[in-house]
Amino acid sequence: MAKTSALPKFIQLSEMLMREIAAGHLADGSRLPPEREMADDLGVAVGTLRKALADVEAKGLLDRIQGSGNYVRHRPAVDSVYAFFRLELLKGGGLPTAEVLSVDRLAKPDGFARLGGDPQGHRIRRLRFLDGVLVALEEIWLDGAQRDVIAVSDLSESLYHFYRHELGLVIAAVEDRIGVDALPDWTPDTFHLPAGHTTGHIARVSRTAAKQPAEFSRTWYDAARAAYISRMGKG
Amino acid sequence: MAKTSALPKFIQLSEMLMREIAAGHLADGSRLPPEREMADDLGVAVGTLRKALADVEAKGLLDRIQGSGNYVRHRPAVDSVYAFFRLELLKGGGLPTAEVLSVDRLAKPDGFARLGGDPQGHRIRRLRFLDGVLVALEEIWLDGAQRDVIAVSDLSESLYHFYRHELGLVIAAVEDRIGVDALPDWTPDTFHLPAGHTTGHIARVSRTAAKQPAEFSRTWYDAARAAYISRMGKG
DNA sequence: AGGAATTTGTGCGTATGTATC
DNA sequence: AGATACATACGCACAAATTCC
Repeated sequence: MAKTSALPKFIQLSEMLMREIAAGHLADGSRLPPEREMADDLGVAVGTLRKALADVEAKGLLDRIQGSGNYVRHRPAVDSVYAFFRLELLKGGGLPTAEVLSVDRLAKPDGFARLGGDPQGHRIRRLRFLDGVLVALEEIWLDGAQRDVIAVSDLSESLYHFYRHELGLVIAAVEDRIGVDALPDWTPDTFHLPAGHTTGHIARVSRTAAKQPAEFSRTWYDAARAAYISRMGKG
Repeated sequence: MAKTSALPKFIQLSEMLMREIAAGHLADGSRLPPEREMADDLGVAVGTLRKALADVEAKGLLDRIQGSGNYVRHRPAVDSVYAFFRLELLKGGGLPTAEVLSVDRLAKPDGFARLGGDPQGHRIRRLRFLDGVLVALEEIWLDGAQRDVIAVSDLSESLYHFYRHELGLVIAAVEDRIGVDALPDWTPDTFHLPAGHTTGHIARVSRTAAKQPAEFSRTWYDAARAAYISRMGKG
């Protein structure tokens, strides 16, 4: 079987952890389980988990205290913006911010069928900044069946919080399509860039958010762990 | 024998490597030996060395390229200021800068005898900044026999370059004395702080630079390795 | 107060994957 | 295509800091 080379485990882990934190599943200041226990549950080595935790700490979303534990640290200014951070991870640092340009209910493009049953979807277009520098045009599709109307003002907070509190959904994974032909109609012209911005050196990123009902009856990371393991094929 | 708890090995290693780079022993773009070989020579595990190398890369002084090698990257703006960086390491990030306040030839204080044969020494006093914020008062003593007169203008460049090119010396290690009573005469008054600066929350750091003749006939890191191993007690 | 238990930090060695030459 | 070299991952042992009894 063809073995598609995925991202390193420790990055997948850190992304998952940051998603969980950004989504608000962990109260500010709450403590994570011991590293060995977590590593055991997730089916990875302690060292791998530790590398992921170090990443999360570097992003300022976690306090690691020797002899005590790993404590979640909510940072509103960042938290509201860390919805999609893979791009940020690739750049290695910088303060990410986002600006919602438009939200439209449209017929889904071809190839987006598996997203949901509804032939229509909500198309969210955002500008992504790192340290104030425009680095990406972002397009996200939500299944149309979730809601009839979404306004830009609905998305003033974190996209994750919107998913969580308004739609009752939790993001379990993110699928990237990066490239010029990710979406044929996606040009700077149709994107209506604010004056002063050009698209030189800017990647065009199309994202499809796979989703999953929010059912958390056990420990906070059980659902995330299940999704992770099913994706990884059991460590 | 009393076992003084030293800094972690990987930090000692990264400091040594950064000293070597800052001292100009490696040409810009030159490649380090393979990691296994270096780790073997230094008597440490590959993982430990890799952690140190990652630190140096994070400081921007090294490019690590998979399948190719570790390449030295001179960054003048930083390089001229990384002479003493332990304080910077403790703060974890930030752009360090320094400002030389004074250079005086004085009789050495008690306890500095082992520094050299001369009863007199050059006292260098600097202000250390991180991201423009004053974080330390620094005092460095050089043996008086090395030179008769040192002017502030001589130190406009990196202290390491001064040691290397003007005195023919190489810094092999740094001894720290941190505390209020490190030097009895060291008060904000006698230090002549520029207006607007106070000493609140500022550590007073006294440093004595142990030195070693510059003889490099073998590979670039042989001397540094010897000093490191003799200090560590053979890995 | 103090010692044991808990939990993270450091260090080592090894095997395997992946990019470069 | 083979060799070289860095990246990832695993597991273990011990140290250091904290917490708890």
